[in-house]
Amino acid sequence: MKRAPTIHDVAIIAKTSTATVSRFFSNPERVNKQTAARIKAAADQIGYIRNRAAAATRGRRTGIIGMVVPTLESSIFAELIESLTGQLRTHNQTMLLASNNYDKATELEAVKAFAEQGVDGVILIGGDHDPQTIKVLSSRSIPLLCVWNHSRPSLEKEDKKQSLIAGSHDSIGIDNYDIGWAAANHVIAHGHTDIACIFGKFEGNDRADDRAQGILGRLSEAGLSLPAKWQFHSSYELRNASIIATNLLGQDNRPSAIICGNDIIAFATIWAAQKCGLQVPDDLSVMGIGDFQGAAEMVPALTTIRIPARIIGRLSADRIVEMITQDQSAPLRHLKVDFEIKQRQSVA
Amino acid sequence: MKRAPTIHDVAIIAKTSTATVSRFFSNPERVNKQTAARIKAAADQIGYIRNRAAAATRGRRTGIIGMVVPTLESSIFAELIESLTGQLRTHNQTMLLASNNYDKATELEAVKAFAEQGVDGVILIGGDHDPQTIKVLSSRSIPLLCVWNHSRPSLEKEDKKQSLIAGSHDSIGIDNYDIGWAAANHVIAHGHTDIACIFGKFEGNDRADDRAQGILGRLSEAGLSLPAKWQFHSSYELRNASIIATNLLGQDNRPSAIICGNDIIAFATIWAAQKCGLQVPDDLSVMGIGDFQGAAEMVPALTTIRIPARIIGRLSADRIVEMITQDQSAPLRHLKVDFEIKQRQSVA
DNA sequence: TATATTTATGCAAACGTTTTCATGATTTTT
DNA sequence: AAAAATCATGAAAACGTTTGCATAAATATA
Repeated sequence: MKRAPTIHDVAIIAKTSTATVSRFFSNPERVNKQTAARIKAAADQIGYIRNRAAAATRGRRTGIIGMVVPTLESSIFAELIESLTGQLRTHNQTMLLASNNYDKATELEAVKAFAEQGVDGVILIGGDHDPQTIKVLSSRSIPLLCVWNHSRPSLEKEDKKQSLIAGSHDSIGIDNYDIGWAAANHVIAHGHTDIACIFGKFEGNDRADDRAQGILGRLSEAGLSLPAKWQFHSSYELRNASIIATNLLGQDNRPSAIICGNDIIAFATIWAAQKCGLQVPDDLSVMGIGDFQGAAEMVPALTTIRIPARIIGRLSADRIVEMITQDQSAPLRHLKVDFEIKQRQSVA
Repeated sequence: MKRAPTIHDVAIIAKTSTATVSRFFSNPERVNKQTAARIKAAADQIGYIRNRAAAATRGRRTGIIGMVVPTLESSIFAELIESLTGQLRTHNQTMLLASNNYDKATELEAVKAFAEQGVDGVILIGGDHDPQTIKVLSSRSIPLLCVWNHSRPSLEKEDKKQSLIAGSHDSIGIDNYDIGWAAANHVIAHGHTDIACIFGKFEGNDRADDRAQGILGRLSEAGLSLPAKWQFHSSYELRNASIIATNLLGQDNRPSAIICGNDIIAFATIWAAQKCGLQVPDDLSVMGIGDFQGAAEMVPALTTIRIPARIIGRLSADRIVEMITQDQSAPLRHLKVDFEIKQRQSVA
């Protein structure tokens, strides 16, 4: 066969009209039992599969959700995507995926491509986006859901607040300030006073910034200062983090604990310490954030904070279809999900 | 604005017809310079974005490639997907992604969903698929490209050969038999004779099977036997692999080397050894396959075989658009890409 | 039994594009 | 200068659906 069977072919075999066949697929309950059976038989017989592109021209939805993530590597977002796509499938939606390498311009490109494809909704990571991105979506009234971090409207950053209002998008995620605070708190509670930090890079990543603020906040509450030479920024690749950690540990006097912006950095730090012949946690404590793959199994097991990616994924999928199907004028919702400290072996 | 601007709106502002506007977007060279300028201005002014769903109804392609991977976690396929989507973007294509959890039925579901969306082509992992999957695609003449492992037509398995012929799909990837052979060879070359294996699970994964065959092949060439109690199968989660490795190392007499079906299993094995108080590689050598994230940085650094995911991704993207645009009757192509042994610290 | 309601269906218009064909304008060739 | 070839364009049909409207059949109500 060359040509895919159409609704018309089905209608002829089932001895009915295209209208009824169409109804059978979108509102089965509106068609008579017997007719339905004939249609089903006919469709199965010739292997009919609905053409959603055609359906989409006539006002129907495409059933596609577009999502752009900063990166697919390092498994940061893998869990999130996996649970999101899984849950989306229960709603008969599929996902168009792009990665933007922490770059806003690339994100805009991706979102434009999504618009071309007629996605029903878009999910982005974080709350920091190109105004154009927001505009493209809102001018087409394509719902936008920002996940991973909970937007805190109270934050001092003015531009952030603005883009929030302009885009008028929902959010689901964790509060990164709180998470940073909790990480620092955990380390301080273990009696450390000589604490260094390796933050994640800020650009294109408001999460890292919020976390840093939280960490610094808790530190200053405790009256602890963070010397400049114990303050680093790393990208999210192991190789880069390794270099920075090695650098830090090579200094004359070492901190007794290092707080890392995420688990990738924490992994690199632990390995760097091991290469320097240091025992973790005896000679050095390491605190992570994220609970990535391997954190629980490695030796020593990494003390970190679990970001509930699967839960965020599931909630996000449910929420975005809700946004798609519901009345446009529904109120914004910002859902904050809880995190959990995973006390393991790397902090003592 | 509620309604997205259409080609019609652009035509009116640019004082031309929809036909010309359409031509401007698909064949810019066929429209007069001045007219083109007017159209561009008009399009920019109202923020026109092409509606590909509508375009698709009239024979045009959707510009979507569908891909299904076994899993997104454990970063096995993250590199592949990342480079694939990146390269696809240069061809103005986007990617619809699904994961099937190593299950053929789920894969079929995903492919059906892809067909609904009118994807231009499909990329699947490996060569082992539900015949229905192949049929859905071929009956719509949607090109199928199987990546990651090179299909070896010479393989004894009859059903595999059949599905290959029936689906008549191209493939790009590595030869897993060779890779298994090389892994075993590397360990044997280091003088080991007491060798254990933790293979990956076979179901829904012809790669693991081929690798195992390669490993066993080299072992028997060397006249070495693999006792049943040193032969395990693990799923692709760290937790599961940990349990199995611990189990293996708890036996009365230990092997001097363990060959692992992939790096996840190798990570788990090294950590399990460390928990048992064993030194790697002094007390135990561990060989991985894959060169996943962290393999180079961990302590001890993992000796493994690099699967060139980025290269496969790039080649696959180029090939699938070639398949889409080219004459249908072009001959099948099976491209084999090379792997590389990464000699590091875990084998001695 | 007559009337009102509900249920099931088909006809035909609409969706936003692409593309074939025809036509007139321009350029090239003879 | 005429004929031929090329270029640029618009009108209208087509793509495979969904859906508003109308109608017929079946059921419920009076």
